[in-house]
Amino acid sequence: MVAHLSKEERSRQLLQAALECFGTKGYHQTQVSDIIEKAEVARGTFYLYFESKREIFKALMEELFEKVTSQIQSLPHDAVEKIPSQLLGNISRVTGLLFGEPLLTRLLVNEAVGLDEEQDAQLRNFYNQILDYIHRGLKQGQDMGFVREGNVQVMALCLLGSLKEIFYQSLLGTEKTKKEEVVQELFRTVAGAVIDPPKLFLVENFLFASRI
Amino acid sequence: MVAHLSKEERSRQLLQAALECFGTKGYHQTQVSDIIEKAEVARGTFYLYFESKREIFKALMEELFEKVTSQIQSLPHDAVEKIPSQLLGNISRVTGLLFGEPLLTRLLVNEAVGLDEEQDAQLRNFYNQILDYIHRGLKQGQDMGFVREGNVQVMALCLLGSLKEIFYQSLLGTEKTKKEEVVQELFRTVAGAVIDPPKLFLVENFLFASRI
Amino acid sequence: MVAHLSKEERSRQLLQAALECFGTKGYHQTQVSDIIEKAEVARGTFYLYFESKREIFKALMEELFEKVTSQIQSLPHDAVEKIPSQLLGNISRVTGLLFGEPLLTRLLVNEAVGLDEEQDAQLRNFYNQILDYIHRGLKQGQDMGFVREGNVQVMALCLLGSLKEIFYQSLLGTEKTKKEEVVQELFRTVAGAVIDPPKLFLVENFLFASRI
Amino acid sequence: MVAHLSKEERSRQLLQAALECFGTKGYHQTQVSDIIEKAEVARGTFYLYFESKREIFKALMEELFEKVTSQIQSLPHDAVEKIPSQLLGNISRVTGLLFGEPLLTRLLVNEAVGLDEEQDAQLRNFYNQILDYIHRGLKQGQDMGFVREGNVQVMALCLLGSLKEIFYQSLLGTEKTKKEEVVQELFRTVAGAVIDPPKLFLVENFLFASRI
DNA sequence: AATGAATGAGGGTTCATTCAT
DNA sequence: GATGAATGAACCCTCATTCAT
Repeated sequence: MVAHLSKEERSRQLLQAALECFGTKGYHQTQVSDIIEKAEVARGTFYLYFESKREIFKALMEELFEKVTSQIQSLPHDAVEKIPSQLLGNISRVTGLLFGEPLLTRLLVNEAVGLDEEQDAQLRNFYNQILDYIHRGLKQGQDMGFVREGNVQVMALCLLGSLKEIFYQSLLGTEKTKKEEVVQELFRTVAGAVIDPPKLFLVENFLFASRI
Repeated sequence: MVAHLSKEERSRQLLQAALECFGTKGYHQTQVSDIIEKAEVARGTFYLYFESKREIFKALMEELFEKVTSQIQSLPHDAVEKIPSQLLGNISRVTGLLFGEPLLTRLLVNEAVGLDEEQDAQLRNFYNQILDYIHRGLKQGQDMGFVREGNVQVMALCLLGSLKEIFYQSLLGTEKTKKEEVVQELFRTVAGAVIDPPKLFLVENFLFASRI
Repeated sequence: MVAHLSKEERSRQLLQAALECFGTKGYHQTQVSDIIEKAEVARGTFYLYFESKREIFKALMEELFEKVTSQIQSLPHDAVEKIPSQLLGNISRVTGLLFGEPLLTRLLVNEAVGLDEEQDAQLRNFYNQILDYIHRGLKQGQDMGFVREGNVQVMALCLLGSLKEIFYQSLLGTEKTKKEEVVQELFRTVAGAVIDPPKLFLVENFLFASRI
Repeated sequence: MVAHLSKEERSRQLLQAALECFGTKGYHQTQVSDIIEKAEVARGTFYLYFESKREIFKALMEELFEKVTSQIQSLPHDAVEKIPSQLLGNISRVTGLLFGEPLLTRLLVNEAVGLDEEQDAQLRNFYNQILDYIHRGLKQGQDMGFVREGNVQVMALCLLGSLKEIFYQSLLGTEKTKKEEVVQELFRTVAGAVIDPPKLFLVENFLFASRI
């Protein structure tokens, strides 16, 4: 028997336990028994806070989505010169978040996929928001003349895909490269992919200046 | 009851049915019952050909891996000028394959992930082969002086990620863009990301020349 | 939270809530949660007043048994001529009670049955009391010569069964007939069933006289 | 492990086991485990034949309804003189059936009631069919002039109620009276309740003649 | 007297796999 | 080769009851 906790605390405790289980063993390999054992709560208590195993996973995902999107600041509408730093900031923050939470990252790239219709839709929606953000950034860049011509949607997909793959591999442990290096190289690659070649030196200048 | 078939044919029939089920409903949502119903085969027959549900999925994945890797030709070791066409050819063939087999693609990006340890290892291995291929191509390009400097591993990840994302989105049906356009844009983005800027005009020339 | 009530009042409140739940949804479909919600009382409070869900149901049933049996006055031992009015009075009062309390009636005919050994015994006991009352009445009538000959037990069962069915159907809402008509017809049917034919005219006279 | 049976036999076996469990312990006290233990089958086998515990109960009830209604022959439209024997035949057959199957009878009167909405509706429907049969019989009798005047519906309810009560008590074991006696007395009571008094002697004659 | 978070035994259902025919 | 009835471990969820506050 466990001391009575506030609804908030107990919920957190369960979410934390669930995160550890899902993140370590995966959704299907995790049983409700695992979660309640880790949280040291009785079976019934679990269902007092979450309707089902599926539901606690969903809650976890929503929390993650919220965390990620809250790290992203919209690009400035006017000052071209601020865009690179803003972009770098966004990429850096998201990278920092995901590198710092490998379990959540594993959920995102490994477990949230192919679970069921609802989860797939939720995930799609999440990525679409990010795609949209990138898409708008690129469009703006084109208008401002420093993003090269071309199919913005494909560019956006490439950028998102690059990011996802970096995170995926990072959590596989294959890549031990530290965050700073990854962000720098990612930024350069991404810049090369979309920046109008004559303007690329601006990016290089910027990176040089922002180097710590 | 079905007419007696050769081992080979019956196996094909089951694989086909399994592909349709897994590709449509996903691994976990698919029951052995679904597969045998679609294949019009008795329950016991299934286990005559495959040891388990997991095993037929594995067989399917191996087939897919084989198909994809067989489309990739290694880059020429000498002639720099042949590399872009070779690369474009590889990307184009793989894209063609995956665009033509949405079910297999869905398996690859949606179902093969987070299944279990073994599957994750298999998938990791597959992607590592491709990463390796890209990695070597880039390294070669650097030596030959037309790939820009930088962390080749990160570049490779970005390229792979871009490809994966394109396929992922294409199967979501979000992107209706036809294969040719996708390949072209992908190639340009990828080129921009990794080619030494002064050499980029070569790529443009090449794309112009290869346009049908 | 509810203002502090006296033990008596709180108990009543819970019984009332329970009656509404059991009477509407049935015993098994009713959860303790339903009762405490309706009573606007905390979970623990419920168990302060009743030992269990089963116990509050039992209390309700005992109350009902008490109500019903209190409506029944024993037949006069001497004056034959008073018996019909007494009988009609009893039937009329019980009918009035049950028609006026559809929820209790539903409990009696629909939920009290097949619950468990104890409940079945309690119910059997209740009906046996009534059967006994009828049995004695008939016996007396035979002695007095105006109930026909025959197996008094079977007659008694028929009378009880007729009553029960009338109440059962009345609460199903199938029968909209108003109480007075039902009582009259019931009385006549019952009379025909058991009265010595030559004496039947007495009943008719009586009914005619008692008509309002 | 059990020998392979035909679908029909296995289904029968399960129904029989279920009948014994439900009839003895009641619906709620019976677990699926009880049924499969009695039938000596594995858990999964049960669900091969019946979708759920609820469903096998329903099947049992439907079988009972079928059995009962198949015992009832409709009354002759013309020959008045045949009606009593027909009626007595029907009552006798149904009584024989239910006296011979105490478990089914227990299901009918004790368990089928208050289970859930669907079951209640099914039961109501069954009784309505019987009520209808009685109602039509009485109406016909009135037209033919040997059923007394009065509210036919109430009469029908009384008849049905009488029957139900007889069966209910008979299965309680309170009444050890043998079938023949019960039927005779029931018939006489019922006759007295509804037959036009001057015609009653016909019934007595009939009963006398049919006495074995 | 009242609260409501915590408990955990209990029970129904699923579905991959086996095996007698 | 093929069949499909039978298996049973696995697992999720419910809900009456308890108890610390």
